[in-house]
Amino acid sequence: MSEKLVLIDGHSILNRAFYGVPELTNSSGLHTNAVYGFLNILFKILEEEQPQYLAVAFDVKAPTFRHKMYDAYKGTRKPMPQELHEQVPLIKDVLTACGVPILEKPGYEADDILGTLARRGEAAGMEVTLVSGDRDLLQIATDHICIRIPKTRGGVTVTENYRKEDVIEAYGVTPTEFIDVKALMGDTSDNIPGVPSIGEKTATALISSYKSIENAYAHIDEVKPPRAQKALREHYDLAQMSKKLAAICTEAPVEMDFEAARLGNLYTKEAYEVMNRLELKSFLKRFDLSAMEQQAEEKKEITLTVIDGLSEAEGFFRSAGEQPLIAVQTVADGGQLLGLAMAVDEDTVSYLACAGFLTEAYLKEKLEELAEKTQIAALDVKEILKLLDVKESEHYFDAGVAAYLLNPLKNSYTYDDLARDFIGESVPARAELLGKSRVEDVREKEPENWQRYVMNLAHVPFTVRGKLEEQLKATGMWNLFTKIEMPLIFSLHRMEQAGIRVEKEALAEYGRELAVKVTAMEQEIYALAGREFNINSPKQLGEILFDELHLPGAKKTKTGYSTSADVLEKLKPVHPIVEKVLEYRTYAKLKSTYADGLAGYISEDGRIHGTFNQTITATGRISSTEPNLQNIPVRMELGRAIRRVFVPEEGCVFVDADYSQIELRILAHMSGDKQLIEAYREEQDIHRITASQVFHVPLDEVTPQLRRNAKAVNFGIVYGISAFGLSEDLSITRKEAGEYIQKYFETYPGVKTFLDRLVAEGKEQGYVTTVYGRRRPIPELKSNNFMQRSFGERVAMNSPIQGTAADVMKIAMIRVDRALRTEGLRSRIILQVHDELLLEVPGEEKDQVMELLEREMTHAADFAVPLEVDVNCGDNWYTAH
DNA sequence: CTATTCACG
DNA sequence: ACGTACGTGAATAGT
Repeated sequence: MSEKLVLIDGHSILNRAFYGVPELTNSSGLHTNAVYGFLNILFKILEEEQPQYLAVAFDVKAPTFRHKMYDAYKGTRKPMPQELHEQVPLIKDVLTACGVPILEKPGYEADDILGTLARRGEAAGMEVTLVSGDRDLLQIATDHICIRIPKTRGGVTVTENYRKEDVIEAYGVTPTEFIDVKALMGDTSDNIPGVPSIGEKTATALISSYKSIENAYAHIDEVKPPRAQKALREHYDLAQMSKKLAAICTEAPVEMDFEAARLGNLYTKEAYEVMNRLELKSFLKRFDLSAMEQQAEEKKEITLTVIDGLSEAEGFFRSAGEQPLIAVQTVADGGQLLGLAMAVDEDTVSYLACAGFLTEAYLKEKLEELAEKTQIAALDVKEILKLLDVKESEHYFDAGVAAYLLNPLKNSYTYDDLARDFIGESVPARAELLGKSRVEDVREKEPENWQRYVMNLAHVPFTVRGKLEEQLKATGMWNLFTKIEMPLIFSLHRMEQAGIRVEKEALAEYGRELAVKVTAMEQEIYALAGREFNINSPKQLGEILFDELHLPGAKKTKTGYSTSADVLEKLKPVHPIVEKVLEYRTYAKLKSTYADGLAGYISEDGRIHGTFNQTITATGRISSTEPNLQNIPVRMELGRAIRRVFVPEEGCVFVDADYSQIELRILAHMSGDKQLIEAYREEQDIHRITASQVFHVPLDEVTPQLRRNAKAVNFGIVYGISAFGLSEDLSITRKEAGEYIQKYFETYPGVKTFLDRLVAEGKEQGYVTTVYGRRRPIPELKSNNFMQRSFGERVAMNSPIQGTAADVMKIAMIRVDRALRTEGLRSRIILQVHDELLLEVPGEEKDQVMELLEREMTHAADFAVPLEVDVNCGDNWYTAH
C-alpha cells in the first residue's frame, strides 16, 4: 500500500467555505464561518483519505512570474471582502497549532506549489490528493494524482473527484489538453485572455481533435468552424501566451521535506486553545480531553482538598480569613446546595461538602464572617445568595458581572469563558466535564471530572479577579462596577426572593375563558377555510390563506409566506377568515404564554419567583426569565386584564412607580440641545410639544394626528433614526418620513450633532458609552456590508440612550432599596420593568413609600432636565399601574 | 436547533 | 441598489 499525500489550496478552500457557510461570528464579533467551513472540509477529507502527509499552500501577496509575462494578469487573488480577509490569519493560526505546514512562495501561486509537490510526491511513489475549489488544477490529474473539488451547500460538503480518466470523461480532453482548452476560451477570473469568439464548446472540440493549440495551428486550414479558424489565425500569439499563463508550474523552487508534512496528532493542546478562543465549539468535541488534561497537569498542579469534618472546616476558615483574597462558588444541583468550592491561593482549592456537621446554616455563618475580613471573588454572587442568603457586603467581587461589563455581547460568562478571555487558558467547560449527569453522580463515577469542575469553579474567579479589576479601571468602569452593578446584585436577589403573589384560581379561570374563545375561533376558521389545519403553523396557515383562498399579499420570509400580524392586518377587509385568525392568535398567545405558562411557575408559597438576569443585554438593561415578568400584557385590554391576578400580600397594597419618557429626557440631557432641554423643562406632554415645535403649530392646536406623528419621530430618534423605519411605522412614504426627520433636526440641531457624534465616536473607538461609562462594543460599524453597518449606526445612536436609562433605573433601585431599609420599612421592590418599579407595601407604609419612591427615583440622576416619576397604588397590578 | 410570531419597554 | 426601526423571552412548528 503506497503512502498518501494531501495538499490543500488554502485561499481557494477558505473562499469556498466563506460563501458556502452562513454567516457566523463569535462573541467578539470576529467572523469565523470560513474557518469553520475550511476545517469541516479538512476533517472530512482526512477522514476519507487517511493520508500520511498533509500540507496547505497559500498565495502570497506579491507579483508572480505570470505578472511579468502579462501586465493585466490578476491571478487567483480576487478582492476579498473584509469578513473573509480577517479569517486568513485565523485559519493559519489553527493550522499552525495543529502542526500542519503552511507553504508559501513569493512569485508563485498556491496552484504552482501544489502542482510541484504533487509531481514530486507521485515521483516518490505516493498517491496524491489535491484539494481546491478551482478547476485549473485538473491539468495536473494523473492516475496517481486526484483533484478533489469540495462544495458546501447548506452545511453538507460533497466533493467532485477527478483522476485522469474522470477529466477525460467530464471534459472530453486529457488533463494536459485541458490547459489548451482553457487558453483558447480564456479565464475571466484570472484575467487570462481567450481567443475571441472561441467558447468552451469550440475550444473543447478543437483540442479534442488536434490535441494542442500548436498542432491546431499547424493544420490551420482544416480548422472548423471558419469563425474559429479566423480567430486562431489572427490570435495565435495570444493563445500561446494564455497557455503559458494557464499552465501550472510544476517545477517551482519549493523546499519541502515530505517528513515535515508527516501527519501527526492534529488535536494538540495549542489547537484546542485556538479553536476555543475562536469559539469553534463543534470541533472541540474531537479533542481527547483526558490527553489534554494530562498536558494541562504537567503545567500546573492544583490540589483539591475535600473537607467534610467540623474541625478541618474550622481550621480551613481560620486560615482563609487571613488571606487577602479568596474565591468561592456554590456547587449545587436542582437548587440543592451540595457544597462550596473555595480557593484560598493560586494553587489550592477546597471543597466544603454541605453535609453532616457542615450544615447550610454553618456555611452561611462562616462565609459571612469571611466577608467581614477579606475580599471574596465569585463567579456568580447572586447564585450564592440564592443558596446561602449571606448578608450584603462590599467585599464581594462578581467575576461574571465584571466580565459582562468588559464585553456585554458574549452569551455566557462561565468559568471557561473567563479563563479563555482573561488569562488565555483553556479549561474544560461544565458541560464537557459533567454533561447532563447529576453532579453527585459524576462525583461518584467520574471523580476526576468532578474535581476538575469544582476546582475551576473557584480557581478561575480567584485567578482572573486581578485582571478584571485592572481592566475595569483601565476602561473607566470601576465606579460603574462597584457603585452600581455590585450593589444591584443584592437588590435583584431580594426581588427574586420576594417574588410576586398570584391568585392561582383567578388565573385558571382566565385560562378557561380563553380556552372557550380559542375553540370557538378554531371552529369558525375551519369553516371558513373549508377544512381543518394547524392554525399555529405559519406554513399551513400561509398555504390556506395564499394558495387555497388566493388572498393577495405576497411572500416575505425565506421559509415561505409571512403571516405576521402586520401582513394580516392589511388583509382584514379581503376575507373574513383573516380577522378570525388574528383573534385566534390573541387568545392562543394569552392562553399558552400567560394563563398556562405563568401557572406553571407558581411556587408553594403562592408566589412567582422569577429570575432577573444582569449579564444578558447588550445595553445594560436587566432581563427577566422563568418566567419573563417584564412582558406581561398591558397594551390591549383583554391581555391587560391578566394583571388583576397579580396581587399584594394580605394587609399590603401595590405601589407602582414609572419614569415618564425617561429616554427622551436622557436624549435632551446627553445632546445638550438648548431648545429640547427648554421644551422638556416645562411641558408635561413631550410628544405634544415636539409636534408643536417641529410642525410650527401653537401648542393648543396640536391635533391628535400631529401628536402621533411627533411621537413616532421621537421613537425613531431613540431607535437610531432612519427614514425607512419611520415611514413603515407611520405608513407614509419614505420621502415624507425624511422630511419629518429633517424638520426635527432643524428644530433641534443639537440632537443631530449629538447623534452624528455618537456614530463617529463608535466608528473611531469601536464602542459607545453611557453617561455612567458603560460600554457597548459595535463591531458592525466596521462591516463592509451596508445592512450591517447601518445597523451598527442605529445601535450607536440607541445604546447610549437606552443604556443610560438602564443605569439610572439601576441607581434608583439601589437608592429605593437602601431608603426602605434605613427608614425601617417592610416594603419591598418585587418587579422592575425597565422604567417601572412595582413594590409590595404594607398598608400603613403606603404614603411614606409613595413619597420615598418619588424622591429616590427623581434624584437618581441630576440631569439638564428633571426626571419625572408617576406613582400609583392599587390592590392589584392592573389598578396600580 | 432555527425560524416565526408576539408579548413588553 | 441595498432592505430595518432599539432592547428583550416564550411558545410553537418543523427541520
